[in-house]
Amino acid sequence: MGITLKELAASLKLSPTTVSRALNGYPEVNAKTRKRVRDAAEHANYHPNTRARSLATGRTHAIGHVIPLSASHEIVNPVFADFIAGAGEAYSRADYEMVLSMVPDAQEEQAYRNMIARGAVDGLIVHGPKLNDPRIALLTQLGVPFVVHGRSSGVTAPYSWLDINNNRSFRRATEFLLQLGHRRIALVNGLENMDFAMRRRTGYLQALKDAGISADPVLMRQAEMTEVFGHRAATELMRLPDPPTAFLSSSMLVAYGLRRALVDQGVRMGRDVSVITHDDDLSYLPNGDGLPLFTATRSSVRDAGRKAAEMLLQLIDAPKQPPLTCLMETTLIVGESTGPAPQ
Amino acid sequence: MGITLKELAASLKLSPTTVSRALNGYPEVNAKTRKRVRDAAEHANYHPNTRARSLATGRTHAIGHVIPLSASHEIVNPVFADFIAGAGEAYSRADYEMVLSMVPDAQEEQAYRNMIARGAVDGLIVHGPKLNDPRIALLTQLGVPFVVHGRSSGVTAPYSWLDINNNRSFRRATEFLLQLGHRRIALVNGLENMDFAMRRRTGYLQALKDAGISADPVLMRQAEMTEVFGHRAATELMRLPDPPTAFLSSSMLVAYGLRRALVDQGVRMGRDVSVITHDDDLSYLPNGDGLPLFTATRSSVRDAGRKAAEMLLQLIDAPKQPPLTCLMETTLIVGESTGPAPQ
DNA sequence: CCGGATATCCAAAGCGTTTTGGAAAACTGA
DNA sequence: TCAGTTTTCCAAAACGCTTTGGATATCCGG
Repeated sequence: MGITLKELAASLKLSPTTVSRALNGYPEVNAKTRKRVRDAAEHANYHPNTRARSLATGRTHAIGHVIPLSASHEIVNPVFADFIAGAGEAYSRADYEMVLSMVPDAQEEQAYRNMIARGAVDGLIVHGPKLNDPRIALLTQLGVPFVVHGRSSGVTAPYSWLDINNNRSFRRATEFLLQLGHRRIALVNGLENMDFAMRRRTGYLQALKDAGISADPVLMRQAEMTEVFGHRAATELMRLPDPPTAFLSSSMLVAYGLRRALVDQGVRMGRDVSVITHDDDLSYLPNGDGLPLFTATRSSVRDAGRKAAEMLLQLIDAPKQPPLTCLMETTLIVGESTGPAPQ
Repeated sequence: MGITLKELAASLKLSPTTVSRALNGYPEVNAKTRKRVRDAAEHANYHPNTRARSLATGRTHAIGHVIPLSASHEIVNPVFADFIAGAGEAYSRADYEMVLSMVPDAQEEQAYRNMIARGAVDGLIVHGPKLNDPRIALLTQLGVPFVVHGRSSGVTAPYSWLDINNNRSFRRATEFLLQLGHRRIALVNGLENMDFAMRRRTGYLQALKDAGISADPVLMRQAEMTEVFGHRAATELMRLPDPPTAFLSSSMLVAYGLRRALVDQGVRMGRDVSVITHDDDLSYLPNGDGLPLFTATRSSVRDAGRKAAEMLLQLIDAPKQPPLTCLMETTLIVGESTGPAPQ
């Protein structure tokens, strides 16, 4: 396709060595020739062939993302688009490329093994960690730099991760509702084999316990986080003899569903029933226009992607350093969906 | 990382040539040795180094996706996750990998040029074509196989694309509403510099014209397709002295917003006001549980991704063939959001 | 048993880079 | 001026694979 180094060198009447060094900023080349080379390269739109370069250097300048497709329904987690967008920023700044592979849970391990055995990537981002996730052990054993988006309860050996404080986040949200006088608070959660969902649940339970309220299993639901699930959960819960006065939701989409169900039941949100949702601050799911629609625990997943990528690049540059970790706090944003518990 | 061909060959007391041929299915190798080689490769988890291979063959076995970030708000189009998931299926079946790059509109051309000059990919998928999109000319000129997801009105030279019949889709939806007696139909569209949005508008206008109804500019809105936009649009439109009795929406999220606004206004959807939305059949945005919530023009964007990928692979295998095109019809699904126009 | 076809293997070149280990030229200071 | 640096360049090897062009061994019919 493009012009090759050898050709460029020939056209300049220089050796490939010199041209390579000139372009890569090595000192042993005259400032004047360097400029000459750079100009010529620019003019010919020369870009070194990635494959050849990585073969020579042993570094691929590529990061792998393996996105799990939820086994049951093959649902793509909608947060991943924004996460990727954030990570992509960091990569393009550092001149890395991103290779993506979406695989059903079952083939995940093979996907990782392949990527690494084929020398396709310098590092990996692990998405959607579950409790006790086996991928972490696999990757540490294989000795590849990686960063987990989230954590995996049960894995004791240290590893690099970036996560939001799901526990504290949902504890605070629950406390907020308790302070408003709510006593029956429902938790409409993601699948609790996912680590984040488990932590949110724990935070919720802790807050209840601290307030001396015993948790009611009937008020806790978990499923794939869709609008339809939110609607179904709220519909069922509101039909209980002793329905909740407040809901805690794990995603904006679920919260949409809650709201619709509440409307269906003729209940007014923020007055009769309160809702707090987690808000990943997705670009295409803004929480309201000016004032936030929902009271929410917010944390930008796009920022998370950017940060995780930066951590990984750092890890790749200095392979022997201990694991990096980053715990981000969410901000509790008060919107129109919460109010004092009805008497 | 992994074991190399030379090492594998040495351990088998064979030449690299023979091992390579054995694994790649060339005929000039004894069936018995082939089996021996294959077993050994399996056992050692040997995978040929992608970079080296592509350097030797000149084929990268990688497809590039350049996802535009909407310049104004850096919004990631939510359909892209599912599209990618579909494409990913096709790629992994064919042993291709997917390299992704998300760039703001302004740097897009450079992103394409770089990918190609660096020999990073064998082909490209073009996302989010605009009217008269310059990328198409660029890529044809560069001579790289590519498939456009969507089309670009104004580009006359032939190129490969896969699209849904946006025009007919919205024409039918409009006709459906007209048959129900609606006369004031609002169009809540995506940004109309996007090709798909323009075609939908055209379809809508044609149906109105065929029915002898003059279009009212006030009833046509366009913006980034978010829930908030849907809400704002419907709120404003319903406050008109002569409000619409039906809405046509370009995405599920927008439709969510419409519904919320209608509820706010105390209007009942499917009874007082009808809504038809386009439904990309996103995995995380199912349109209702059993019965569809919204009457919708549905077309799975995941299928589109799979199909587009297959087309591209075909194009790569036989480079000199004429462009491929694929026009998919949407299905009009009747849900609970439409009904006869109120008298 | 022998010349020619066929089956089976291998050495070496090449893909486009980077990098090692000099060589030649230009510059030092005494 | 001249030995010793320093600057500036280059030839060649290497990365891990595929592929070309044989070489050797085995088989065949007559």
